[in-house]
Amino acid sequence: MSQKNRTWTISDLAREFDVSTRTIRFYEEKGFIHPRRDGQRRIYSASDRTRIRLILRGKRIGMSLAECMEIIDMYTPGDSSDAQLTSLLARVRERRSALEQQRRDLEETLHALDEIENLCRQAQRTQTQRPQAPRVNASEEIHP
Amino acid sequence: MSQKNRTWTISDLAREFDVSTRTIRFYEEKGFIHPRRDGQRRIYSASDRTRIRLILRGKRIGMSLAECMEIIDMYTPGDSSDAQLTSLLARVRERRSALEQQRRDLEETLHALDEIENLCRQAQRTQTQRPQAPRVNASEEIHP
DNA sequence: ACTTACCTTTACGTTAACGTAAACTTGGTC
DNA sequence: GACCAAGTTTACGTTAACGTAAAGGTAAGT
Repeated sequence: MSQKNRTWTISDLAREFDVSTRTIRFYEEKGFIHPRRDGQRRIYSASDRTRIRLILRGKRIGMSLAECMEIIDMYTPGDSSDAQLTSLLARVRERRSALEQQRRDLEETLHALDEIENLCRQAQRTQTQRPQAPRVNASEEIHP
Repeated sequence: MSQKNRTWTISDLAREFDVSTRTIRFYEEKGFIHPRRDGQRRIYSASDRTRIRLILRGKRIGMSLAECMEIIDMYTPGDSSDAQLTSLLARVRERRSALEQQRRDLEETLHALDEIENLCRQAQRTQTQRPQAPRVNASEEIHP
């Protein structure tokens, strides 16, 4: 369970996640985390740390901070009414289908990289050996 | 092959891709596309259209316009020297590993949504039926 | 000739997500 | 007690990616 009661300083977390301390303070300023204080120094709990991790994961897949927080807040449907739960489930489904679209786009982009790599290797052969090697066909012409 | 010589107006493409005409002009302003003119009206070719499609696909997976263009430009290594081709291949590999990290983050986020959906359904049961249902365990506590 | 529907250029405005600088406090150490 | 590293607050600056308004051109339909 990785020490439930461990705490971190701001530069501990900044180093761990490779972000600036400004970034971490900014997330607090926006109300995304709520570290307690020792005097005026900030003390971060495991919960704060997890939230930062989730935010940064969201950012890596291109979500805005607001979208990250929307998902993180979904984790605590504790005192929701039935109507609220139903609309929450709807939002979950929306997000899921957006993410699935993103997965398709991601796979396509990875295939594009494959194609580019082939174009490169072919160009290398065309240069070192004799001209006119067989042409690899790029999915569509995009040459300006 | 979808009519190699077909052309489109700016609002054709704006409708098709669900963006504003301003957005399309902005991409031209930045040098990402180069529609020709009929008088002063812009005429878009299949190549322009493909580039817009690739840009928007890139944006959906969270890439900046600069990153989108980096990949699109990789598609035309026509007159590259051997050194350029080698560095291009290096950049391809960098991008690929970034995209693979993104794929992992995306899968994790999708699993998070599964978890949230379970929390919701459990909360719904707890409300309509008798109290104390078995607890689903969220991966880590993030409750403020 | 007038309206309607598109198109154009120019230019200033906006938002998110921090960066950066200034000026100050605090706990330890030489 | 001077100094240093690490922390703090406050506030202004920056960049990307368009939005939005102003002012106008053009071709087709009535």
